[in-house]
Amino acid sequence: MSNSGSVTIHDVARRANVAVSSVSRVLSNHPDVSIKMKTKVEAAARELGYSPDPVAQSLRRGTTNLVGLVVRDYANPFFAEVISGIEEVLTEAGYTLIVTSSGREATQETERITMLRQRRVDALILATVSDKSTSTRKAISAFKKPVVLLDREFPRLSTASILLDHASGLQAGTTDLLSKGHRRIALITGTPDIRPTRERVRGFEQAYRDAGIDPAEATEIAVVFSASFAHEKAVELLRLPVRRRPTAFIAGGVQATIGILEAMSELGIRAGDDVSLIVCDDLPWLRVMRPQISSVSRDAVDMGRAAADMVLSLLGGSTPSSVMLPTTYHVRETTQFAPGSRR
Amino acid sequence: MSNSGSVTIHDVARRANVAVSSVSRVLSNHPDVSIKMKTKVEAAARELGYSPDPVAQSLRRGTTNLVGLVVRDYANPFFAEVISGIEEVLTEAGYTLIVTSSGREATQETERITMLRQRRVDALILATVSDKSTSTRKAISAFKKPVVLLDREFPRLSTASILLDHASGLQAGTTDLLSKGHRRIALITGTPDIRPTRERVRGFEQAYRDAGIDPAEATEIAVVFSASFAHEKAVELLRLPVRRRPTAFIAGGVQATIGILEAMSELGIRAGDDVSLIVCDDLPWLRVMRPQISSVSRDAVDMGRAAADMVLSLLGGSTPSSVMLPTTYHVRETTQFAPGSRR
DNA sequence: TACAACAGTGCTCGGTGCACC
DNA sequence: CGGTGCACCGAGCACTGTTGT
Repeated sequence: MSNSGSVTIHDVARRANVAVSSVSRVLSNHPDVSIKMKTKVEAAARELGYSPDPVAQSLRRGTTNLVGLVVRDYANPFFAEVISGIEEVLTEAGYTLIVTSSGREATQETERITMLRQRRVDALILATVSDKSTSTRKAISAFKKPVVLLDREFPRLSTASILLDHASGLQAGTTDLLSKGHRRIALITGTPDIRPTRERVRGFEQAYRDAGIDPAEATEIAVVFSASFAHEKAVELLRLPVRRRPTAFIAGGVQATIGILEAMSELGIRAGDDVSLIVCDDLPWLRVMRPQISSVSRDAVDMGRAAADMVLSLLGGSTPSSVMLPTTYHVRETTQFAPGSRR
Repeated sequence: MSNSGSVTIHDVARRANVAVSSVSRVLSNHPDVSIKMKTKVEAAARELGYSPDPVAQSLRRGTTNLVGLVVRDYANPFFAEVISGIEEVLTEAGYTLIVTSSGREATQETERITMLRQRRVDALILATVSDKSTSTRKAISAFKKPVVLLDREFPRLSTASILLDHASGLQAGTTDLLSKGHRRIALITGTPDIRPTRERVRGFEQAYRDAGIDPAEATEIAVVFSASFAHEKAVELLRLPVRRRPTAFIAGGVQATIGILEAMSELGIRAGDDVSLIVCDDLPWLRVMRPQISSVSRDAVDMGRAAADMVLSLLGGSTPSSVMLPTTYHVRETTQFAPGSRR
């Protein structure tokens, strides 16, 4: 006895006084079934509350209708929204989502991917710890079914990916700062091991080049790759003598945002008045901040939907491709003219 | 290069020149196996890279090693932390987590629970839309396996639950406000259809009684059950004539917190100076706020762990029980003496 | 005879555990 | 005691046999 009170296809057949194979044919929409048979079987199934056992179906068909997701950790509220987008689309299509986190460790990440492969999930959606890890690369290529990457790129791997155009957004923001006279702009961001960081830096530097300024010369502080130490780093930078201190900050991520804001309030520095600020991601709680903070935003739920759509299309037989989603620069109150700059 | 996923127990048996059932016994640590057999089979399994198929195991055993979670929505960062706690414990125990959201609709919620039952998940963890819904109640009782509720109570249903002691925390906070001379305290919170709200109100009112004050008489504004309209409500209250305006606010939930803070900054009212404020949940971004906001906090990750532990213990045969987790009132800078009150 | 519509059989998926040697 | 054969779990599917028109 496996499931107490679970009704099988045999029970339905007995109830309807037909053969098991007939029930199977009705339920799988086989062409050679009379209307009479169809209604009879469907009635019996309904009366008994029958639903096919997904486990048995999986064993037979080799598919599970499960999709696995591996994120770095759930701390980032961004992923909560991505998950909600993914889950929305998958549920509607009859798929179910399994979530797992890697705890930002490549070894755990490969374990999780392997686990999901053994569980025979039909597809994988990944926001990997790094897109340079060889162990992750191996784990991905060992997974023979569809894989969709969230803002990651593993060259020469046949995966699809949902990419965000961080570069444009950051370029727009940086250009705005430069046009307002800022020259010492500190970009505090996470690890360059993942694409979002690299793209942000690229957009940042592109803005300098477009303005005819060499980023290496014009800024004393360019890029700081540190998320967990964003706070310490921001304090350090804000304590520099005024003539060397950055006149503007750009936070590339949630941790950087919190770190910078914390440093500013500790040192009694108001964003916008004393130092300009642009953050990435329009988080709900930013609305309560005054002055209102300029941001480069993206639609996380939409990204999740796009990833799930991609999964479904790959399962439908499409070949892997990339989708690029936009980011938008919102000018608010924290991008002001640099001190001493003519307005 | 042979597909390591498609290696079956038969392949191992053939490789080791033994019967399939012998392989099964070795791998499931049956006592009656010779050392010779054990080493031979294990060697063959290792050489072929064999790992048992969970789908086939599920069909035979009637268990899936899957645990389902249904939350109201992922928007609440609180749940992200809960999930991380659940996932951490379950993964270590060899279980896998399926997440689903009800979108705050009871009909969808029952659909999700039914879906998870059909998927043959071994246990359910639920943060239901309401704990008064009869359709949800039915869906839960139709699920014959372990169910753990997250801060919900369905009387006369044999479910376990992880409860938070919101009442004590809120009572402590309210008592602090009362002792500082506040009499018009506005508690803005979510729907009373779920336990957290009811417990918060209970703690709130208990503090009044303990102080010998009738809450109905002493406060013009007692409880506002509105989360999505927290902002509008806060604006409305803050615009009242000073003699009728609340001198303190308590936000019972994330949405209420954001709504109140937004209203305050719009109207140029500083928390702490003009109006005292206590919020629920110590969210990471509250750290960046100045003045620092007093809060009633709880450990979300710990709650997740407790829920997962409970699931494991129920699967181990324990009878359902309730676990109560504490909340703590943190006095910070936004609980000041009421205006006109002697200090 | 031809054919549609079904019944019935038997093997498959991969693994488990009992009866039996 | 150590090891093997075999009947399951629930559904899918191909194939043969049977019925009625």
